[in-house]
Amino acid sequence: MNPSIWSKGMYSPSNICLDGCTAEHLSSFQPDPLPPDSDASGASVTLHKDSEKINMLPESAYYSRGDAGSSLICSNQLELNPSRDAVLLSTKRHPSSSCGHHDWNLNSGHQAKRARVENIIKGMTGSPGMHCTDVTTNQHEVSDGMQENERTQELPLHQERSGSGSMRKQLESQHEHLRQLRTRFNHMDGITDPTDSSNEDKYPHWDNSTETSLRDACTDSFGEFESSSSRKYQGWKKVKLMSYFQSKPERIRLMADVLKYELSRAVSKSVDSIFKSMPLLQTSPDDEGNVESDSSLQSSVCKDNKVRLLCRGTEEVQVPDVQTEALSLVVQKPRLDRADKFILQSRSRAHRRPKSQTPFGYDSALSEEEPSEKNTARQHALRCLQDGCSDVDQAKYETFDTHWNSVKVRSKVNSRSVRSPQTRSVSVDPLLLQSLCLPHVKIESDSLVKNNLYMLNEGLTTNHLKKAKLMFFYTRYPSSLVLKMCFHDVQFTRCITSQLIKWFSNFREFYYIQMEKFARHALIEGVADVRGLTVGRESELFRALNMHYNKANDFQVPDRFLEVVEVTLREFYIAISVGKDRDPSWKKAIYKVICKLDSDVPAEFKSHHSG
DNA sequence: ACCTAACCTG
DNA sequence: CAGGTTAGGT
Repeated sequence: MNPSIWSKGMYSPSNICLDGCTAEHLSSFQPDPLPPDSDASGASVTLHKDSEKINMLPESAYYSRGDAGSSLICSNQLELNPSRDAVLLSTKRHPSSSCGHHDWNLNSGHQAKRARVENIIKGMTGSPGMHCTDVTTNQHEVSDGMQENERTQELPLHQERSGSGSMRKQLESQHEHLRQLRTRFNHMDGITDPTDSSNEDKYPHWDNSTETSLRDACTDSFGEFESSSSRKYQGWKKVKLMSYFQSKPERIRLMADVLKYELSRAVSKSVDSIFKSMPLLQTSPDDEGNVESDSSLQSSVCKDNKVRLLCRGTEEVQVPDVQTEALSLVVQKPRLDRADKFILQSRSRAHRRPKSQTPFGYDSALSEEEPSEKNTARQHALRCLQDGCSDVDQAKYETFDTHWNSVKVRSKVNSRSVRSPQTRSVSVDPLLLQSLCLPHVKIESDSLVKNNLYMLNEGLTTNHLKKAKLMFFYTRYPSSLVLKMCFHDVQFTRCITSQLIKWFSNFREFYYIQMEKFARHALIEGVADVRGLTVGRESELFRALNMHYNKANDFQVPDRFLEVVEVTLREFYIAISVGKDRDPSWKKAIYKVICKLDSDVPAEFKSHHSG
């Protein structure tokens, strides 16, 4: 063959397809260029585009979802409307709307207060089933008629159950906080937007600052938010939102910042108090009375998808001076990590056994440690970062360098046999686990089991993998009998068998991909005759294969393999040249040919020699 | 139903 | 290389 054909750099993956795909094809898929936007500054442009986008959406997109957004609206409106707006609500609310809580006795101030706080929580958590506006207005009717000192005595439903005095204090301070919030917004929002008046007749007044806050907090979930309300209300809200933002961006921003800050604190405290009143939801004892308790609680709250809207929105707040508070709602890593770390440490220690303990006699015979791995120290460092090795472990690294070379595995190939007597960090019977043959990926929720299975589920090591790769030089389609003979040192379970079969399947996959690639290149390079296609040890094709199956290059590849490769390459070349590759299953015929070219695996692979 | 190979994806 | 999926064979 012409060696230049296989020289590096001549081929690139999928170039055939790309050759047929001209620049015209590609350009036809490019999006239309954006029109030159001379007015590219400021929020007005953004808002304009947003409004366009919103208006372009089909109406079904708005209203097909559930009620999460509406309850959110309720709660915010409920809590944050200045009393001025509440007065409007009390006189001009929708007469026909209804909310699912018919049996609330609104004449009872106490129950109304309870409902109010409960509604806050429900609104924050976006719980479905809250159909909205009227409840909020009714509650405003009641609550805004109260004196401020009465507000401080409010007790939510969950708090009443617990009957704790400290919680009562918490809640009192919380409501005091909210009261201050109202006061501040009354002060800031002294000017009424003229666009409001036209809509107030028809719809309950939606406080601008509330809407601002919602917009910032819910941008990510805007579609959800949008889809939740009634049509008319929705249309009104959109118009109002847009006009407001276009008119007073600076003030909006300022108010939004303050509102985000206050809202974060209020929500944080509210959720905190609720969760503290429910013992089952409390985190571990070391969190109690701790500064972390807030974040832990928020974490558990945010994990609940009911409040994802809230959590996400808070994450996106980008106001430096209030970031500290906003972060209290950011999802934190679950404490599961700690358990993982512990187990991984155990696993690391378990690996460090004397080299003489290497479980399989094969190891020392066919697999010297790969000399190409000069950067094992760095890899180890990286691994330790992941697995949680201690500094002492790092210091001892050199001692175990050799061993690490044999056990460090990129994925889930196990470093030890399940029958190894050195198993120390095992809290579950390895044989039991093996007999269960559980796919470890299926039980990721249990980190303990998962990590143990990582160690134990299969008795195949990297050295077995190396051996299998070398076997591939002889047999591409090994029978299960051959596999059992060659891997007699592992206990053959269904898992082991499948694993080995999968290995060879992957080997074949790589093999045939290379064949197709080089065959296509030969065609491109104008190789006119299959007789021009030969494969020698210097050819790029062989190098690629050898690099894959015999990376250490410490194994003399049999000539027979070169012949098989050559046959395979020619098969691909012919098939492609006559256009068989248009058939989806055109490779099957080739597979059929190649599977007959398997050789016997040498006895060295089958015997249990130890060197 | 079970196994296996091929294919696709990460 | 592993996981998942699909198709085909028994």
